[in-house]
Amino acid sequence: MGHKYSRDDMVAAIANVTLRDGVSKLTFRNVAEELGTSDRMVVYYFPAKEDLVLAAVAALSSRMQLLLEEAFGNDRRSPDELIESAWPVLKKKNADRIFRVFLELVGLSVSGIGPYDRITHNILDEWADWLAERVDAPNQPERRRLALGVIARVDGLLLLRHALGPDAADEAARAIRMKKV
Amino acid sequence: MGHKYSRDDMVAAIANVTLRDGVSKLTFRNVAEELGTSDRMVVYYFPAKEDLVLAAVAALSSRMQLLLEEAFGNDRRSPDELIESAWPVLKKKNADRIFRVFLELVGLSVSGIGPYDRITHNILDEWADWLAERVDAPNQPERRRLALGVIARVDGLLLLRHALGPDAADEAARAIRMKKV
DNA sequence: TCCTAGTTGTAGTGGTCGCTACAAACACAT
DNA sequence: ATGTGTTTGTAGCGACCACTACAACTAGGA
Repeated sequence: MGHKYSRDDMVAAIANVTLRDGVSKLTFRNVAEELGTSDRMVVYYFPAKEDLVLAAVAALSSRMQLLLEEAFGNDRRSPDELIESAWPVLKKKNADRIFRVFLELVGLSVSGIGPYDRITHNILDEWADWLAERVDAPNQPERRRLALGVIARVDGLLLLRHALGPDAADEAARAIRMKKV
Repeated sequence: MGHKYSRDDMVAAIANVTLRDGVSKLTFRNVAEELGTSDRMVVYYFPAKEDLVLAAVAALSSRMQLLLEEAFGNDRRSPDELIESAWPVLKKKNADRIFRVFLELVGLSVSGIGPYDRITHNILDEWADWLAERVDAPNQPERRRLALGVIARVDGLLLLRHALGPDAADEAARAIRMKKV
């Protein structure tokens, strides 16, 4: 047997804490508690708070992409189709909790504390790239533009969902796509 | 001369601190410093942290409504027209900073700390009511639905603006309304 | 056997936060 | 003069945070 704790174990613990309790509870102490050890062990592998956040973001972001890849097919789609197929997935608890973390990150980002602004910028940039590969448009700038439009609408809906409740978000979704639910 | 500090003085200081430094810096100590006194004086008028936040939210929210009332005329408009006329205003520094505060509130709200979730819910609910009075639709439920759609799109755009930058937000705005800028 | 990476113990630094305690001064109205 | 509401001084509580210091013990590889 090699080491008692692998980096993957720790990343799992970090993701658990973040999903369960939110970014504001993502602390060395709490991760250590989740692992059943002391915070020094966590600091040993993740020397700065930023490393914790990066690990959480990477883990949760890729989970979210897995969920969405199931919903989207393999062929490129129009922005409206993307929203239409993404929305039911995003309403599920898994995805909802992940987005909650993202909303928290945005809040920390705009409050200008530490490294959160860069982290948030990067993750959103990555999502734009990722989504641009799935949107149907003749050229790359147009694909990115449409991807940004999709992100804006979806994020707006999810913000509404978290702040005003699921029903209000569904109403807004109907208003945006002007079709029956 | 009556009192050295009026409640309005304090609300002004609260709004200043919040706009300049963000909700995360809205503390008894910082408001007291802004006023040139000690935190006990602030606590005297605002016994709980929640009172500070409520004062800030009310002040900034009404400022935002003033800005938007200028942009909207007196007659009801379609959702697209509302977004079209609101967007240039929301890009100005005044409005942008106010919305930054709102994004911070959403972040605190979803992290489940204290009274922020209720506060955020209420302010968004008020905005939905306020906007429903300005949207053109035959009946009230439809007005509210369309208002929610406007809020979702605008908030999504502003989230993008804060997290990814003004250019990305403008691209997204173009993608959403599909007209030339 | 020695070396090294990993692990644990114990403890602490300096900081922020919301909020409290208690007493003394001050202005003003009754 | 007595009371009432406001202001200030000084001080602290207990909780949490990121991060550090230093020593010791352990297991596996060379």
